[in-house]
Amino acid sequence: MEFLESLNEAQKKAVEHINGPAIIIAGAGSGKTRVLTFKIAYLIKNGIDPFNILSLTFTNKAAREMKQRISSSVGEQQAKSLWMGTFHSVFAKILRIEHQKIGFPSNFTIYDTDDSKSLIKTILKDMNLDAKVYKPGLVYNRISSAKNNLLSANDYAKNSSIVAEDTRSSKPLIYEIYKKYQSKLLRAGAMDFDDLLFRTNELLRDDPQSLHKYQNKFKYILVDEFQDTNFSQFTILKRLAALFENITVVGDDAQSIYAFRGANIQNILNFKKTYPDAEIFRLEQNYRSTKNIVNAANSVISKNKEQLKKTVWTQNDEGEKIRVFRTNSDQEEGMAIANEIFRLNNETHLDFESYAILYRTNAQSRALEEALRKSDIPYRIYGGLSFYQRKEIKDLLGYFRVTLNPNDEEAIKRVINFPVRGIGKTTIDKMVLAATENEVGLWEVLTDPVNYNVKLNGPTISKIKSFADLIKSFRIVIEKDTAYDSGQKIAASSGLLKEYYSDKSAEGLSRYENIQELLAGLKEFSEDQKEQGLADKLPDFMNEVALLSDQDSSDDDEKEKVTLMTIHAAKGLEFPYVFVTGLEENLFPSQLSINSRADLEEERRLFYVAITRAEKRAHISYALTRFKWGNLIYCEPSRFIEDIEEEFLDYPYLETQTKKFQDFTLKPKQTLTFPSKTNKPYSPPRNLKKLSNTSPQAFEGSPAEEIITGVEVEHQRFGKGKVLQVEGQIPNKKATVFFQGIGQKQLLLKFAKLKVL
DNA sequence: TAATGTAGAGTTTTT
DNA sequence: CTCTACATTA
Repeated sequence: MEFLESLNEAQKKAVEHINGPAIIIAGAGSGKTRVLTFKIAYLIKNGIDPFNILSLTFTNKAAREMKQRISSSVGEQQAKSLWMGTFHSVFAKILRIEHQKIGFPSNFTIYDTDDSKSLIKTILKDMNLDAKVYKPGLVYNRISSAKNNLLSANDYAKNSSIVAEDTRSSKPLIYEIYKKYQSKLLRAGAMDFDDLLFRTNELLRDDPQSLHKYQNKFKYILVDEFQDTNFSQFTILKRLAALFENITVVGDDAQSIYAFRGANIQNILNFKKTYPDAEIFRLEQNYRSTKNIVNAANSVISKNKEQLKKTVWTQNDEGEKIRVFRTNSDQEEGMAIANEIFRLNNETHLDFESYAILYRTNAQSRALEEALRKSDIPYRIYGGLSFYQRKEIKDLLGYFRVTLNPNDEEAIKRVINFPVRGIGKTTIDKMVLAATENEVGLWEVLTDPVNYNVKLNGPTISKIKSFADLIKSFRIVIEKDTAYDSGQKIAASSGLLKEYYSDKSAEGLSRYENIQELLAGLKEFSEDQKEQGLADKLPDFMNEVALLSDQDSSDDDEKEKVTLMTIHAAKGLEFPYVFVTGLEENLFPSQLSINSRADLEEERRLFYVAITRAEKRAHISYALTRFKWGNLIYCEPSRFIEDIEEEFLDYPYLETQTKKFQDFTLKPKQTLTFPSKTNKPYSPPRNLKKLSNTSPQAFEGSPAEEIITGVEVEHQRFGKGKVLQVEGQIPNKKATVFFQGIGQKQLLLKFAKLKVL
């Protein structure tokens, strides 16, 4: 087939394998995603019904991109019936279909981590346990890891090593919390993320009918990022693939960096043991990076014991050596990088999006940001609080959740008194207690507090009643209206819109905008569904939204900016120039990892991932001192620097290059130093727009009065455009604007910032 | 019930 | 240092 011509031999062989188990070990930058998409296209072109193909990825984004590519190769019609998604989204879908078999409503709520922790707190209170001993986060992790290993609460209580561990840390009651947690979830009609996989396992284990149904449906299974799967996920795969064994997994053991959340590197290391007939394909040619980068990365990873045999190589240029920067402090580290980016930028004229600054912990971003700001280099930080974790978003989704599933206790607690309705903490506590004692859901008590002997005064009872009536009225709304209309109505009638609209602080403003953004997303959803002839009701939206994350939203307005992110967040990405920062003992590798060989190997893989993000040149830096929680601490260079063979390193600012680490107290002058803040070491860039990126006020819109028909305007996301039409009065003035290359947009001027040019 | 003050904790993160 | 969560006060 001619479409395979663009592949190399190894890639081609991997694509052409059809039947039986296979493992594709894909080195960094070896065209893994390409192989996977080609392979699916190849299967389809060989007459395999896309309806019988299941493809699992780690993010929704990856799934969407892959589906798009396949659809352009085999046609949209064919691609449509493919099942492609994350483990969680695919199996949530199946659980909704089979909900009766597992005793859940089809509209079950998916609790996120915050919901789960809050539920655990409630349980702790119930059991009179000290939240300082039984830290909710820790308890959650214990339960989560049990579930990832398919241990039920009873299994947990019976497992001697777990019991021993909990006894040792004097938290013997975790199994009891686990038990209560599960029964509360069941009563709330909710599952946490791990339950989606756990219950799928139960379904496939206990219901032969479902097992056969899905075994026969998914005759071909493909899994991306297999090195990051956990036991629970692999067990699902084994069950589904048991009949045909047409399972292809793709991954790179050297890039397994999620053990801390349950990923089991043994899944990939021992794949051959599970499937002795598995064919092994190795993708070893790197198309991304220079020889120096590839070889330096190889020298790092070779220090790990546990790994699959492979040799990553490249035909690319030799390139430059990895530059090592040593600075006196974390601030100077930032300055050194900002300086280097500025210098490089003058030299190469590349966009700022060609640069990435990576770090081990989010806390490091501050000093780096500061330096970039001082140098007028635009940047964008990834990570931090995600869109769906924002309070205002959770508030609105909370109303949606209660409307769909009145048993969703966490959602009720979130919205019952926000906006304030005079239903206070004590009242809620009383009702929660009554619900627990009577073994009913909170909603039951809420709708009939007197019947459950909750002692409340008259006004409070009527306040509660009007809240319940509000929710009931929403139920009628979502029956009749489209997802978007329902969302609008709920946002308005709940009082949320008004609440955030009347908050004129910068924070309140951005909250209001976020709510509008969610509603805009809802509108987009409604339109898409209509276009595809699919159901367009609020529940359909909610089924998708619980498993979405920020990374799923495309941010096309973020070009021209340097990227700052954790190394974890950078996995799968590539940049021409990469700066890996904070190469210091106890930071990278992290302090918590240095006592265990396995943890240390994971940190080393993380370092490997960091270096292999670079296409043209990688930089690593370390500081001799660093502020940690307000205290100055002295740092030692990371052992990982020594893991790179000397021949691949360059110390542009050190006089002595033969010896790596002198005692820094002896030769402080060899480190990079920078003039004081007032005295910049270079003239500021002239043609750079002054962008202070992260601040919400960065883009100033013109007052609504100035937006009139015919004027040229600029929008932060859509760029330049012309106002075609204006309707309505301030504050509800609406403009129709034509943006070059984008098309017409209708914008409400109270949220869309338009600048008159 | 709402607002204000204080103690304590603070890898990595998608679902 | 900085944010969050809880407790105390008005």
